[in-house]
Amino acid sequence: MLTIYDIAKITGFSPTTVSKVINNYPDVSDKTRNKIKKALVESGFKPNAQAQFLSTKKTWTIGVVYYEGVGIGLAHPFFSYVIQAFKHRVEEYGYSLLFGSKTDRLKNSTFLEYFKYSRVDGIVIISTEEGNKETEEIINSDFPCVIIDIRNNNAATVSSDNEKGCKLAIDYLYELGHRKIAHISGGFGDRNWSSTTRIKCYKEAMNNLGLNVPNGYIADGVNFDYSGGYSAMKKLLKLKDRPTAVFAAGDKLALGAIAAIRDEGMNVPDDFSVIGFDDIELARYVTPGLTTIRQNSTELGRSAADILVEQINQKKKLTVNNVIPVELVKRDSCRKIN
Amino acid sequence: MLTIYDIAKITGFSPTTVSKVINNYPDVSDKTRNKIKKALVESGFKPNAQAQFLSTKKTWTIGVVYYEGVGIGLAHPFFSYVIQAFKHRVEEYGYSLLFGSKTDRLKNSTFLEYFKYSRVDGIVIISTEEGNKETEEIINSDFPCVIIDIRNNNAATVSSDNEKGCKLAIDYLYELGHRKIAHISGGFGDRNWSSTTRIKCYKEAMNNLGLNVPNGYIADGVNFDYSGGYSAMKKLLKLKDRPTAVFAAGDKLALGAIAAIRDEGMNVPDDFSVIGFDDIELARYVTPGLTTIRQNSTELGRSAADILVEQINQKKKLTVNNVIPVELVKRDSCRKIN
DNA sequence: CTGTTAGCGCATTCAA
DNA sequence: TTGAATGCGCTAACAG
Repeated sequence: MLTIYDIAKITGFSPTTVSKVINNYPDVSDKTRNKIKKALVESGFKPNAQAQFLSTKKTWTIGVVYYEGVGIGLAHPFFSYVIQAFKHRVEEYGYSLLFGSKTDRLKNSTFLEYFKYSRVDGIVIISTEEGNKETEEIINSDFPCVIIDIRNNNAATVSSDNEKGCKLAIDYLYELGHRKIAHISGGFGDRNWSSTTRIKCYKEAMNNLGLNVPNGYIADGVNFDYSGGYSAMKKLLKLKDRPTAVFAAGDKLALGAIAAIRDEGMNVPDDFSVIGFDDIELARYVTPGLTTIRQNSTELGRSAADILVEQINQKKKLTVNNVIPVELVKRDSCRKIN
Repeated sequence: MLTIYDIAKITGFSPTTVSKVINNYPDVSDKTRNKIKKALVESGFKPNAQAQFLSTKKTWTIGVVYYEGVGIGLAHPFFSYVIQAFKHRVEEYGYSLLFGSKTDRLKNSTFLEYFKYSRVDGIVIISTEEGNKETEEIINSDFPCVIIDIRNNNAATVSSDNEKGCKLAIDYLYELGHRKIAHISGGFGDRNWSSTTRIKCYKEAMNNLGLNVPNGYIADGVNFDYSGGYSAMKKLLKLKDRPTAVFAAGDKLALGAIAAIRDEGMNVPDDFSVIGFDDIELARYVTPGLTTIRQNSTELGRSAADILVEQINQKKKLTVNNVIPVELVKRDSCRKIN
């Protein structure tokens, strides 16, 4: 591979001048600049990013943290859209994405260690448990960072307006005449912020309408997953005072719940109304079309990117909690009763 | 951040010796080794990856190429699983994933240029069009690379046994009594290998059974997408000699097709049998459960990782075309007729 | 406007 | 068994 020394030799100028041309310094004559630029293009020269970093301390790289253990992986039907939007936005700023790894080679047990090694300019965390040690470690480090899908007083975060979303869902079911409304939660015990928040807001929304939440009306959907929704719904179906409607904390949960209802020989929306959360791509392609609360994945990603880059540029960590609006998307999985 | 010079000062040894300890060189006394190791751990020292590279020429980084323009993005419900498996496998070897970017900052118009800049050790390409210029450029470069979901005589590739998959699908429908079997293709004109291969194998399988393929029986599903399947099915429904079964080149296509059938007031599998390809996660959670040809995403990813790392280690490009078995998964979207 | 010099942090000779 | 010297490719301070 060519170096700036090679270009210097070819053009007869010094490596410094070549470097200046590459980095658009003003103090180079047009004549020289053009000559060097020409050589640069003709030779297909690419600067060496690692060597650049050694001088500039900037890798133009953002580290990405997924906690796959809790089902939030690359393949997540909702967060993958968020990270895609995030990627596009940071690319506009000139950054690329590096995925955090724990490898034997580095004997690194945490993401932070990996990012220290690879010297990323900033870190984005996709959905974390509250109080997660790795997350705390990153928040307390010098790395600029942003966390998606949680709120935290000591960090920059971006999350959906869960409060509003839950209220929209419950109020809508109420409008349709439902009074017995159950909730399938995202699970993870009390560690998952989205899950606990939606449970809390579900209760509040019920309360505001004067509805009570009988025992067993909050069913644990485990990993925000199809199978979690499936088994949670099975439990709800065993209740002697069955609900007429179910508000699921995620679309996968809702789809799992619908599968469970179907397996019991019943039908949505005739026997149960089901409403989800997220609006994943296929929500509109299933039968029945899934009524849900749409989270704006694009805006979540973009906003996270903006906050992160702002911190990098300002060289200081910010503590803002951006909240992104949600909306109710009516399809066919809920119906009017009575 | 600490450097090996700092560790040298702390322990009283030279930077060289510290480096030797870090890299497990044998010619260091146990006493010295232990002292330095202790200091390393206590100080939380992490070597600087960029500086390391400058000496070793190895970044321990794999570049990832997605062609988002053709709908194969981070958020793809099938390939995201493949890349996840790939990631896990390369991590076992000590590598991390860097996503290829085209940024204004680098004025780079191709992925190859970006990877030259960032000096990745190898490149993985997720599903490419045949003859794609960027792909060709990478194949012809010095970078070890592997391409998923295509076959090519000049490169290392990993793909599913599409031939077998199509045959399984058509034979199964035949067994169920279907004779009028249509195909919804993946689209992309003639540039997408999976799409064209499945069209070809669909025809062959039909031929082998003595079935003919009437005009209009191959409908273009555009981007392997829900909406493509939806509109393709709409066209099939307008045929005067309607098929009784549809073999879709992808699960998203199949789900889109089912939605179209439903929108016309009809039903799967009563009015049409539909079989997909991929076995994406939710295939089993939709109504009806989608019968499909399962591609082994884990094995695709693992195999790709293995071939790529082998090329890196051997320092030479290989040209192998690994083919991963597929299987028929029977659910409820197909039924016996007559 | 151009070039000389030094240094970023590490691994690798090669002496000692 | 240890360490001094050198180079990887680049940018930045400074001098001319």
